[in-house]
Amino acid sequence: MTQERDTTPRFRYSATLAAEIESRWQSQWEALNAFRQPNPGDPGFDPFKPKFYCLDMFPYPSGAGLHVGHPEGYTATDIICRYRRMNGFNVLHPMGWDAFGLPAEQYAIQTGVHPAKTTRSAIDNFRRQLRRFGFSYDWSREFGTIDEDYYRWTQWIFLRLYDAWFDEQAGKARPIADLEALAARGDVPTPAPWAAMSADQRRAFLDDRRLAYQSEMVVNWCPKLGTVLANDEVIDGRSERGGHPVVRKPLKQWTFRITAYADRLLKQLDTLDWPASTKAMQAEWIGKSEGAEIEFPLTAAPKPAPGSLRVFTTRPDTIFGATFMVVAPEHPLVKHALDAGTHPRPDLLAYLERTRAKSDVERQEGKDKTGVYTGLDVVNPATGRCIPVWTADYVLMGYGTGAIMAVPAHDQRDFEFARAFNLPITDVVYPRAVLAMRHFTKHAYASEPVPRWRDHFAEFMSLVTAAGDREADFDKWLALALAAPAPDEKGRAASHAVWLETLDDLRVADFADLRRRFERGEYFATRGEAFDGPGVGVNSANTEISLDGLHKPEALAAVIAWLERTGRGSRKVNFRLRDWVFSRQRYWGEPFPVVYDAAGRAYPIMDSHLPVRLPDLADYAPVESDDPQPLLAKASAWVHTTAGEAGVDPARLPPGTPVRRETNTMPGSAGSSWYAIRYCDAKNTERFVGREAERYWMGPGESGAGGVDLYVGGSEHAVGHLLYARFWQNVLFDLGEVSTPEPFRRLFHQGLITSFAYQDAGKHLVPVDEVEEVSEGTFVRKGTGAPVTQIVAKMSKSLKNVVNPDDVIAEFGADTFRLYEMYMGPLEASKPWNPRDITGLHRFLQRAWRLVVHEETGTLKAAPAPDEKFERLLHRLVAKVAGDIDRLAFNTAIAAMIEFVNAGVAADKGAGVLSADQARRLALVLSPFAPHLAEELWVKAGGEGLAMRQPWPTVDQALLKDNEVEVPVQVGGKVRSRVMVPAGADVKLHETIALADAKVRESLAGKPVRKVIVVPGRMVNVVV
RNA sequence: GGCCCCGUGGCGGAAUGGCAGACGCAGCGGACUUAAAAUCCGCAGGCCCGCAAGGGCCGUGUGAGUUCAACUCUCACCGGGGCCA
Repeated sequence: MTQERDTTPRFRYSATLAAEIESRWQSQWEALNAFRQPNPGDPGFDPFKPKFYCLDMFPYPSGAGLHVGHPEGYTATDIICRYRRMNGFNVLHPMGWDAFGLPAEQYAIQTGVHPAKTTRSAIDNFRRQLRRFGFSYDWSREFGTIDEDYYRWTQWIFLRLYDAWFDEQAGKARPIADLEALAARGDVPTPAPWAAMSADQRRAFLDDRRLAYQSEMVVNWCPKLGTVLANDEVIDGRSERGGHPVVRKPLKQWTFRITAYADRLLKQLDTLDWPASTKAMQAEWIGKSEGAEIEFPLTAAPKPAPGSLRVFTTRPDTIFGATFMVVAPEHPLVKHALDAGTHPRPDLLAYLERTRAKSDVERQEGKDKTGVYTGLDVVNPATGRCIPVWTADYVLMGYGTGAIMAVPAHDQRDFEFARAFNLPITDVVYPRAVLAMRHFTKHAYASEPVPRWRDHFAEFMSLVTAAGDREADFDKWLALALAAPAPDEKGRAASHAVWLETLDDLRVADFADLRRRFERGEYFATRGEAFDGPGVGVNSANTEISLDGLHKPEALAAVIAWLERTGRGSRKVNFRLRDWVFSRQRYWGEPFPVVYDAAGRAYPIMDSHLPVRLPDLADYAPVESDDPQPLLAKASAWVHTTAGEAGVDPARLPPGTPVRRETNTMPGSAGSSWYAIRYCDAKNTERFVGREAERYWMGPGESGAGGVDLYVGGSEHAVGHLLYARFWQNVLFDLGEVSTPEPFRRLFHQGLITSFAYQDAGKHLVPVDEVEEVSEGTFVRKGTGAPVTQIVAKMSKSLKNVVNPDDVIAEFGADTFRLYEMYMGPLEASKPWNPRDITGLHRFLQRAWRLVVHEETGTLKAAPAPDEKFERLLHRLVAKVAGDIDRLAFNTAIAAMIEFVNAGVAADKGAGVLSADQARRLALVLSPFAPHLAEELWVKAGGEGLAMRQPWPTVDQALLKDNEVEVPVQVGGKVRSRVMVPAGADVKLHETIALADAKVRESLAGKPVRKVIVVPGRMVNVVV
């Protein structure tokens, strides 16, 4: 380093020079407001350009600063945006901060520093780092979710949801006032005539239908930590941190009726240009299932309980096989059973106690089936039999009705439960092969079976399974099988043997045993496994209905028709999606714009009094308590106020009325659910977004549909954020506040940047700084010399394999960093960070620089006239890079640039090979990728203005083609020669030239040519 | 267990069904240097034949299939990852 000055040319592109160039251009861009994108109506706005809204998922500004994963997606979108600007688009490319969140609050608890202070300094650091990359964000639109100007509107949107209900008939949200009017007119059913209802009854009616409503939800409350924990923070009934006991307690929480939108959120997925895997995940999460709700009458209903047990099932066609019922431990019927029991039920009580400590996840995972008989029975309406009601924790209250009809023969979990508690298992559906077996046992022998029954059986099964789909032919095959000679004389021995093995697997003792299994409907019980596939109904008939012989679709239709006809049940669509619990018992989130009167009635704050600001706290330590208490409850002066002070509409409550503020806060997903909308008009003080700006930026883009044109971020948000944001957007669309129902038209997930890590022989991870490479691909632990293996893992502090972008930029410059991340591989792939590779991209920029600039003088090195060969190469490069950017293939675009520059450098005798004009166009091609270097080259080559503002170079199609192309010639599928063919030659000419080639003739060695396949310009294949 | 994605040199990766391994890293050889670093030029999938020029065979996780032609399409299996159970 110290002698560098002596030997290195003064103007070599080094980290030092890159730093100088980069900071100079960053200042220029800032001074010229180069990234500013005016809105419609603003001075400088060009209404004749098409729009392109390109959004990055905004980051949570952590104290640790930017991670190398962040700039991956950000560089990709920056390239696209810069490229689009050069192609004449108005480009909206904003950045901001997802700034409410737990880490700042945790830090506040430990240190007493206000989370706002911590967060602001983290934001400043993030902004500094992002600017250092040269990303072309329109910083005039920047905001954080913690900004009063922003969360004021987050609260406003909450109030819109509070003020709305979902009209099933119209399939959309409407103002709650409409519902009130309908109810008053008697146009919607109400529990009593509206006029006869009290104010509180009316309020309850409306509150129950709002999109934002209060519900009692069971939470994991840790009294010692004074906080509510997420399911994954609870392990074996204790807190993950500290191991304190956790109890499950009901807590009143604000909840969004996202379930009302389940069907729309599912259907509209079809209209989105999203990765198929993400759509699949959302569809699965929404979990639409069609089936029926069925009432099972209780034989003796304990008094306050209803007279029947309602279940939801997707397989009503198996109702004849329902041999018992299972209800969730939280099901109201369990309580009734306890109250009504004549005997004390310590077993039941103990079971409920044990279940309470378990999370839903643990309950579902439980390998051993547990459960208790409730003492109650119901009648199966199909069979008329009395069947017992059990309670077991594998049934969850949150799904369906919290109760199931157990069909052990056709559901594996029910099967295992039946096995564990010795409950009956009855077959009601057979697939074709089993149906054939049953046919054999019924019809093979009139009296006694013959000794050769096993061979007959195997022969019959072979014939049936080899034949088509018709059960009607069973008799024919049976006759054939019984008449068949000994099977070893025939050619069917293989499949015959399989069926003999099947009999052994089933442990069938003799023919009578097999027949008995089918007579009793115990085939699956004895096979040891449930069958949940489609098949044909059996053992499913009563005096009113028969499903026997029906295939699944017909059986479903028939049984539902029967249930509806007899009033025993009805068709029902069920969703797995749950309503969205929106309350958090934290400090660092948006306060709810809601207060309560002494009776606990909720009142919204008027829009004019927003935002409701967070109070300061003396300290942020949670309070130990057995009662779930949000942290905000500590601010008692803030909590206790008056209706007038808080901003409740005086028409609803007199201003002097004492009220209590809501002490829960909103979750992190509140702010991120609508930030894409706010960027359109981030500084609007009148409205959450200006209508014209919203219509322009969120309006139809290239795809013809509305929404963000390209949204890039990690796939970890596949269901959470991406589903919530869609829900808010749909509601706002229904209420006429925005112009499009979907926020993100096209979505792309960048891959994870991983890092190499090392494992010792015992598979324990070894920190990176304790490993050295002794020879190529061989790694050992420093000091001990013990061999370790290289693996790929997530970057983490504990592995000491985290890379700080600041360090990389200091060593190579931002342009090199950008190129490296884009060159690592396909954007969507997860790929390991390999510091060794960075130098390759730095060397590329060095060569690009040297191709245009004298390293000794720093002045332009240009050929006096353009070289025709390089003109062609340049046109090809421009076309290739444009195509690759369009398909987000930045790695191959960069490879093409490297090839061009390598060719140029190789041809350079020191005086330059590109003309000034060619050098300028090279700078423009580079500019989306390495914008700082590109600006510098542009100016050196005599360009005026900013490179980033120039139009993308045009491509002359004629220059993309050569006069002659080399075409490989295959003989028998193997490449034997290459021939030169004039461009645009036809098939015949290809063939003639190929067959005339000496090497081809030699390979043919006189063999006759059967056929010649020609792909013009690509390939000739001579078939022999 | 179900569904989805991925397996290509020592490494990251490239290849509308049409020349597998572009491009980069590491490696090897050379230039420059007192020397090294940096930089530059060249070689480079494996095996075999040949002093060489050159040539042959094998090769995209494994096995089958479709095709004149398969990294690419189909099926089965093995291995890795993700989501849901």
